[in-house]
Amino acid sequence: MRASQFHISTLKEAPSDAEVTSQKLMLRAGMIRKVAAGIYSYLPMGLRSIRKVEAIVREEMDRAGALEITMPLVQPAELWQETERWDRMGAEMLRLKDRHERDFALQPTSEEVVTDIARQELKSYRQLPKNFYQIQTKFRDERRPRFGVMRGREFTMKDAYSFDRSAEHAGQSYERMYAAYCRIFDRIGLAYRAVAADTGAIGGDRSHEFQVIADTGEDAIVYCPASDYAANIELAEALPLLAERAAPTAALARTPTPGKQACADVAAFLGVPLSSVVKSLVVASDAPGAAGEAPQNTLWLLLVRGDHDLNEVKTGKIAGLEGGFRFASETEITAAFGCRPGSLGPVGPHKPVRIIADRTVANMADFVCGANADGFHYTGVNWGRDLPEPDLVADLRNVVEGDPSPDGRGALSIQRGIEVGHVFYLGAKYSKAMNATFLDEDGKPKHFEMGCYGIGITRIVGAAIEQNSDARGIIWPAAIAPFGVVICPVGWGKSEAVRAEAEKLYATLTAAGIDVILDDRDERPGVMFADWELTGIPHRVTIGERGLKEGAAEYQGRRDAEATRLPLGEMAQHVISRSHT
RNA sequence: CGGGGUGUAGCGCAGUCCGGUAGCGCGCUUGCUUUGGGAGCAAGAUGUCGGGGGUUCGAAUCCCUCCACCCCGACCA
Repeated sequence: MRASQFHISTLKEAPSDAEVTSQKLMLRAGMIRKVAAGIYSYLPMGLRSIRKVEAIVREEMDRAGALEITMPLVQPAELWQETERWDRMGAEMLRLKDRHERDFALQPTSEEVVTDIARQELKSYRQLPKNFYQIQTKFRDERRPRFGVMRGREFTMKDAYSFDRSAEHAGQSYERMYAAYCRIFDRIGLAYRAVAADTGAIGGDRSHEFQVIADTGEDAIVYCPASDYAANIELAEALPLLAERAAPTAALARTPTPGKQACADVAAFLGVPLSSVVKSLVVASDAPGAAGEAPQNTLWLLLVRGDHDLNEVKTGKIAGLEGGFRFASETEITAAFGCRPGSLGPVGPHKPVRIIADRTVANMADFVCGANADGFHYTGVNWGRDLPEPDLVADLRNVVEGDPSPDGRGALSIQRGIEVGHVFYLGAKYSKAMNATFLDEDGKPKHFEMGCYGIGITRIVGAAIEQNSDARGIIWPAAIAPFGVVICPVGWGKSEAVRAEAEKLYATLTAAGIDVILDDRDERPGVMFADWELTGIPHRVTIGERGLKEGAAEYQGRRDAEATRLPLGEMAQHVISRSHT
């Protein structure tokens, strides 16, 4: 490609509404342009990276035996009504009507359509297993799109769906996809982790997220450097930090803590470690009342240690809260406990509530908690002596750095991650809802065992930038750079020798299959260097009269601090060998 | 959806309080000079001042209303 024939539109300044690094750099490098909130056009420079990601994904999906199909972007309501997701999906699914007033949705995902295909096409166990995938536009009407392509409303996703005759076979399909995903992210060249993920309403233990490591990631991922344990913090099990409960040594005392509400403030005021304070949180579960009756609101008091945070996913799995819970309103709290949220505790006077203690809290002794009176806390609190044992002991908290690994092998570390892939065992949830069956060997109809597997194509491009950039711009992993090599001739317009050598190198590299762009715009060197550093091209060759006099040119990798001078005759081979590493 | 904010040239912004000929930097066009890290000089082009309505002799500026976008929060395969 010649720069004069391409479309290069770099910006010195990013639009003021761009927030995160990848968004600013993609806009500045002329990869994307915003059309509406969370909706972007991809310019040639951006599309080149997208296409490279797609090509790797497609190759590895094909290698893993998956078959590419395309499903419609606009999908009829009827299919979504079969699984009841037409009602459950809420506003995230963009709905529209055709000219006959029929309901449609823009696909946020495609389980319904693919299951419909399976029930029509797959009649016999002899046709199984099958894995259908597509690389398609998705639309999810996020309440708050942000971070450019990282959380857009319209985005490109590879979604695959496997159909198997049994749970055991489905497990094999799952493993095949897991392995394919590892190959994909290895090839793309990003630092990533596969982590165990929450399985939500479907349950089971087969769900993994592929997380690209980046400090700006929205997810917290937990891993154990001493073992292969890795999980999303939503799921990561927190073991009790106290093996057993110590005997009480302090007397219960009602202590004034004027104006102190947050645990850290109370601990500082009392001169005790934050880890001796118990944090009390009130949540409510709303069960629909009997016909004509008001809903039954049940309050729950959740206890975690002062230096720990509540894990809402774990909380949602507690019997009685699986149907959903919410944080209680201040009005509800005051009515039940007689004080404001900053002074709550399980000891002082309160209406009956279910008390659930985190595993660590359950083994604490001589602890501090609110006294259910504004401005007072209890100190020297002990289970069994000052209050009954909790109604339930459960894992309620997020793990923190240094916690023991659930597999008993070392201490946990935490990193931020960007979710770019997800493999998920679905079981027969959709095949049952849509009555999708095949005839098994015994001649009886059975529901397909399914799995679904997503990769956020556009998000990978953003995540690559979040993980790899510097003050000058993007630093692409070679596999997904818009171009592999750029040739910058200094004095293109006036030096025949420079032109000739640049053309020669361009021809040699092109013939070697290198994705090279020749900057024949006759720009000043500063402009060229700034543009290509911003654009993040991995390898740059500079050819100018100055070097040519001595038969030399310069090579500079995008991460190199300085250029390296090389004899002209060696340059092509140097670039080719670098391009293949 | 709740709270806050911003809409002025392709991009970044000033002007709005206090109504009176629409500005600056970058980018773009043309010419000359320059040529190894975002060149200099000169001459240009580009605006429904987010839309609609109102007040006024006169509105980017004041009032009403709608819209878009951004931030914070809650939500989430």
